[in-house]
Amino acid sequence: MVHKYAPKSVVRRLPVYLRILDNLILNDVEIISSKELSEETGFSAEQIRKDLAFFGAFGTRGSGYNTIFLREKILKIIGLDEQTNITVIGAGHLGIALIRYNVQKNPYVNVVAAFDIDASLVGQRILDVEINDISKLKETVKKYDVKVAIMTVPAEHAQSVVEKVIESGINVIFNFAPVKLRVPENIHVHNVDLSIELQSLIYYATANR
Amino acid sequence: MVHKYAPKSVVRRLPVYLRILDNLILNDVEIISSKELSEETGFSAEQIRKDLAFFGAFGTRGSGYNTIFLREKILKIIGLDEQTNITVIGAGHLGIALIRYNVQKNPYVNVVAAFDIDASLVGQRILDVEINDISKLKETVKKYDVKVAIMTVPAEHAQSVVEKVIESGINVIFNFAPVKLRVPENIHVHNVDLSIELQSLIYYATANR
DNA sequence: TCATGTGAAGAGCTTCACAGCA
DNA sequence: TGCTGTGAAGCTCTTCACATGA
Repeated sequence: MVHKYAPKSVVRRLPVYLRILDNLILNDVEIISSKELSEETGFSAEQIRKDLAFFGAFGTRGSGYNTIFLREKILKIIGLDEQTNITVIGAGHLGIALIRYNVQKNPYVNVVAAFDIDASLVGQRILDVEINDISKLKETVKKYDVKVAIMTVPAEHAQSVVEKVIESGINVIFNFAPVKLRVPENIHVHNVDLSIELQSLIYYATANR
Repeated sequence: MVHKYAPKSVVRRLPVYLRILDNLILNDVEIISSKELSEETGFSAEQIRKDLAFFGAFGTRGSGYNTIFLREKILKIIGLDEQTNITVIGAGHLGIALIRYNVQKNPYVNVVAAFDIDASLVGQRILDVEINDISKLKETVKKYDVKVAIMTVPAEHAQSVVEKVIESGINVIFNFAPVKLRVPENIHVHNVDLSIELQSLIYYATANR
């Protein structure tokens, strides 16, 4: 287990290629050039070639990339070649939205359960995903080998929840709570703070610059 | 109207400083050093000083930054010194979550209305925010001088919706639909694609590297 | 003395330009 | 010929190291 990751910027773009390849394959397209991928993604063709070349020579000079072959390669690289079990912690509107979206539209993950502390939610189901009490988290993580936790809990509970998540054995966390989580170095936290992103956008809405 | 923006990376961090300053001021803290801000944010102290120094010399050597003064400066820089009117297009679970969060927790924006094409939603209210038919968009944008649209519509409708949004006069868009929107150069689109982000995270969950 | 403000160095990522190969 | 793969150059952002000034 050597920790040499690909550049973050590359990793972020891989699933974009994947989505396009899925569509192309659905439409029986067998070959795609970096130029065409560029048009679909908005990334430059050189960048796409560099991204893919980082992992190996997947294309054919003069023609392009075989869609099915490239898709398989990207799936392997990301680790999506087998379904990944995930869980959603916090079953508010955002949590529900994420459960629904991932169950219905994201074929690569499997939402095994949701968790909340609100007793009135416990026992309810969102599209077959049961909401459990947070005390059951560790048990579920062990049972299903859950790899990723999506946290959509209020800011004031986020630190105590993340500690439970780590204690359960999960080490990749997708956090929507608007706080800086304090976690050990080996835990990978990806923060999305929607109101921060909205506020920074407003910078570009102001006229006088 | 000169288009010379601050570095994107800096703009993204400004609202983070703002949130911490809001908290400090609430607790009657008057002075904060870049070192302390570093501990709160996880950004390096040098980076914080560089970020702030880009816009001027806001600190006092030997002591730090005055919280109230710095907050005012950042508000002015981002353009949050006056409330910004925004709208949410697509009133599914994600749209509702964003309306609720921004109404209740984001003091800097004002959600003037939501829009959807689903007739069964039109007329309903989420915390006083009325859901209207999308045909009323332009009228609302003009009436309230709406600056930002949050789009949480299904992928297949996103391109036609964004065209209506632009037509209405909005030029800053926060897009959650998982597609590349084709827009004129002067339109600022910020994409957040939650399933792409989740998929790229799984790269870091895979053990063998 | 202590923390800011800032040139210079460094790291990371993107674009350029073209060699290499089907 | 046409598109991939890739060193080199360029750009952006971060970190370093220290001069500056309350």
